[in-house]
Amino acid sequence: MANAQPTKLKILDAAEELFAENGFSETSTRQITKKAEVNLASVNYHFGSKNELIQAVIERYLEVLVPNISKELTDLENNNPNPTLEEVFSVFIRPILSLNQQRKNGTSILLQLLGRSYTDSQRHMRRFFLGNYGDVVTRFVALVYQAQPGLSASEIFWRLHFTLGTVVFTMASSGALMDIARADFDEDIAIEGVVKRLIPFIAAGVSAPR
Amino acid sequence: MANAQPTKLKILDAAEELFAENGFSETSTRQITKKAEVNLASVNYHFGSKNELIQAVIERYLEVLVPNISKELTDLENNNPNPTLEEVFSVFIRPILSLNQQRKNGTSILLQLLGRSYTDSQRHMRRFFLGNYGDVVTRFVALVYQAQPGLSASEIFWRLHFTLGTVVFTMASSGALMDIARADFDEDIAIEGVVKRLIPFIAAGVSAPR
DNA sequence: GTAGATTTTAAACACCTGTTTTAAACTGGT
DNA sequence: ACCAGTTTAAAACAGGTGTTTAAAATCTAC
Repeated sequence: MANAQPTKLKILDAAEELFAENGFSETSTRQITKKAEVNLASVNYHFGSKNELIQAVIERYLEVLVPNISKELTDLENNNPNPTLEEVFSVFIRPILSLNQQRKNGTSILLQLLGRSYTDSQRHMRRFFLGNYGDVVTRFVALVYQAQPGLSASEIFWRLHFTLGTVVFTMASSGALMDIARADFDEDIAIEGVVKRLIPFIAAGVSAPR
Repeated sequence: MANAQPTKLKILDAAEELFAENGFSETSTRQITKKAEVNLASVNYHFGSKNELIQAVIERYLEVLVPNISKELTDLENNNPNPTLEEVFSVFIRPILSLNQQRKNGTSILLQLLGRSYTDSQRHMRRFFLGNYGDVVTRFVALVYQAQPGLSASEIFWRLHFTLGTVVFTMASSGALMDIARADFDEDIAIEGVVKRLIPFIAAGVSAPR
């Protein structure tokens, strides 16, 4: 069995960048293989099809992200008997920002991918996500309820989906938004700055009076 | 000049439905003309190109929506010297809901289109929007600032974009969300119910302490 | 060094894309 | 009834798509 990593990795790296920048169907296998400097046929050889490549690109991120979020949830569950909503939402901060350490612009790329895949096919994506990472979702919802016990299950459902929309949409266009903020307000913030502005917004929204 | 409306209208109706359902680049002119039961060449004859058709589909909505929002803003400006944030955001309620009267699922279609066009090409869409409807945006932002004078321009910018994400994402998937709510919580709410839950959420987010 | 499996390569495949062309069919006004 | 002007129609265009093929190159282990 020869070393199969180099080309496979080169394809994943090139594909994720093009997917995030231009979208899935706007990116052709020829663009990917050209950028990766590999042969056209190698996408189908290594991944089977373009669709399986898309899935592989997303899964490569989730495989490292979700366990990290799970660890943060465990920490909170064990060490903080009464976390605030902001503390609950903050479980995402470290895992998301640490993506930037293992891959340049990892945060922004992942969230653009998530945004694209979610608007491209919410149904498929939702099923995949709940199927593979359902327990993390459950534990997170339980913490939200604990921090805001006045909320009914249905209110939590709605407000967390509002939150999902806020995050996915914001992060998917975070690059453009940061550019505008730089131009219009002389405000040179990185992705951390966006996240730090986002958390109070969604915490206030989720805990809004009814 | 002969009556050019029928085919042009049939194309717009078919296109907007396919665009909202499957996305712009996933929808081909052949799908559109087949659904509209017109000749393939008529898209290019009547609109010039597929891109101009996309623009025409979106503009048809905005042309009726934005003037209605503008009227609501005028009402608020004239009759309510100190509106709350919730009252400011409520200027969207009537215009958006009235879309459902002139076109079945009009609300959901428009917001799916907005969501798609915004994530597909934020830059182009933003420029178009500000170029054509910039004064409505300005007046709305002024009312937000008046209701929440503590916020800086940059904070308003960020929080209104968070809000945009919440609204677009929620409305784009409102159909699926209402289905889930019905199945999981025996909660049969219509689009008005979603809007009424949305407003307190975004009002609380925009007025969050910093 | 050679045999066997794995990977890379160039070429072709079958199909779909947006758009253009050219001729035919309509239209309303005189 | 005829004649612009406008709209429709079928066909073709040039180029791009994901995928497959079959041969060449490379690698691994004996």
